[in-house]
Amino acid sequence: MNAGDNEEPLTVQPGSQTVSRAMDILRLVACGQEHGVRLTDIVNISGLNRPTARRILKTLLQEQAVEQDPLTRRYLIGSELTLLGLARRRRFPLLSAASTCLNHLAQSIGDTAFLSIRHRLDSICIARQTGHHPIQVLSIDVGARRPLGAGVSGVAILSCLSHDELQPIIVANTTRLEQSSLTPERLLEKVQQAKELGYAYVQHGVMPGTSAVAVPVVNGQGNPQAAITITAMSDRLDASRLSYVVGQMKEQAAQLSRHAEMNGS
Amino acid sequence: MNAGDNEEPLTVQPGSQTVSRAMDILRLVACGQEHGVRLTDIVNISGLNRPTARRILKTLLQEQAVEQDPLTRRYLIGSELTLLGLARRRRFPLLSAASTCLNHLAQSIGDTAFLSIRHRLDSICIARQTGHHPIQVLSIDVGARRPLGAGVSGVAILSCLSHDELQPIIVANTTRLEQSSLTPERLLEKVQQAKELGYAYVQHGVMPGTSAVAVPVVNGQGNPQAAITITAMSDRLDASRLSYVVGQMKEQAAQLSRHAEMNGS
DNA sequence: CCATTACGTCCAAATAGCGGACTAAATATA
DNA sequence: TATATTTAGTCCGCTATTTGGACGTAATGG
Repeated sequence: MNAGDNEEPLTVQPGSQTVSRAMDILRLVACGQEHGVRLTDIVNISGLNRPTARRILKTLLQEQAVEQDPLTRRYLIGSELTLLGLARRRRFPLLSAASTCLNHLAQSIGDTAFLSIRHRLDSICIARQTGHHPIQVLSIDVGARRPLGAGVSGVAILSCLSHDELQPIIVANTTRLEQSSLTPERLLEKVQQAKELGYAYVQHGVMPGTSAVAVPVVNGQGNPQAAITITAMSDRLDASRLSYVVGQMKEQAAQLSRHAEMNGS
Repeated sequence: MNAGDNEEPLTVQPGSQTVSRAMDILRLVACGQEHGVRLTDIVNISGLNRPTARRILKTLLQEQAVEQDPLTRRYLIGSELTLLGLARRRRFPLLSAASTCLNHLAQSIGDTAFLSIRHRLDSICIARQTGHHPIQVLSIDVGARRPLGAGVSGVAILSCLSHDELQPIIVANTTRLEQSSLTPERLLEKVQQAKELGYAYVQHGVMPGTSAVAVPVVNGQGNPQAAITITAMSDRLDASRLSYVVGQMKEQAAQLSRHAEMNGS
């Protein structure tokens, strides 16, 4: 079979390999957000080899599912996917409830509040609300997709999982986490810490001088569905203020949890 | 970079057949909107045979690119596509300009204004603005995708194309147009009429007792990019009021055309 | 300027996908 | 309710499609 590829679960009728690979590629391209992703990165992370990745990308280009920046040759999510996504009636059930919560938080705390949902191996920001403080830390955009654990939201989500649930996720993401200079060991430490505290916190966030804190949103069964995150200038998330902020966040997360119960998944 | 030029099926190195087929299927599923699409319809319209379509759908289900209503077994666009679509930084350039225009129209006319863009063989509604009149006709949702010509917006868009450009589009859409009980001949008549009038009009719209009218939005080269549509109860779009409404619409369409020139495509 | 890395393509080999034919389930009709 | 018809889903041998090592070219950077 495949020498360098460990795709052991050869179920009898696995569907279409190529489509599956194309979706893998699309997810990686989506992680590139506005910067785009290089072919080499896709090859390295996906484990596909270049001609295969390239051939699939070529078709996705034809279909406008991805675009290619003619200058940098980087691949970006294309218009077709945005349009296909619009066709979905049932937006995210959490979202309507969440906007109220985010508003409340942004208002009471004054900084920027985010909602990120767990989607397979990623955490994806689906809503953002700025507060009244004159300096707002907008570290990520709506739509931003990162491997679970690469940001506080992901750590918060992971902190609700048992070790057995955690393991396969981290293994599957190992290559991608390297991009954020994260090893499985360091991530496990972070998750462990978040488990103990009940929230995930980084003093030095994505931008210098900023901090971030996230709390998980769980459903009735205790499965993490999402995370609420606050980003702010570090002096606004120091020891003295953190407990207040986290308290507010947990309150809203509990609100959302009640809504999450309605939703099956 | 001629968009509407000849893409003849080269068998030499066409990329990935399966991915292309998967995208075809996704587009069809997207047309199903909230109702979903049956496997049979996908088979009939796409020309794929059932095992092939089914196998691809199965993979798309695994990837959450589509969902299946367990009751009706119909296929719907899944959460993954919505999330992938969010990752696109550059939303539609027309959209920001358009919302101003739609607001203006909804205000001055009092009925619902839509913006639909042309995307390959489809017209897709990407914005909607309701007016102040107490009865609003919300015949289609944002995200609604129909073959060009199945609605007034599509007819308006087609009316800006030459016969040579028109022909292949209508041929490619023939099977799908049948679903709207439209033959190529009848569509050509409609387009011809719209060409003469400068707008597309249906006295009997999607819902009984409603009418709709659409004007095209063209770019600098005269290529149609989109259409502005107004839907209203029929008595509010009768002969006496129509010319006023169309006048207003054309004014806004011209505004948008200026913005469209900025955009390459 | 040359070394290094990344992009894109070719083509023989073979694997993943294709589709005719079938069964089961659901729906329409009698 | 019983029967016919339509639809969903699966099996499996054949081959068309995909695969991936190797190569040539363009971009980057030192």
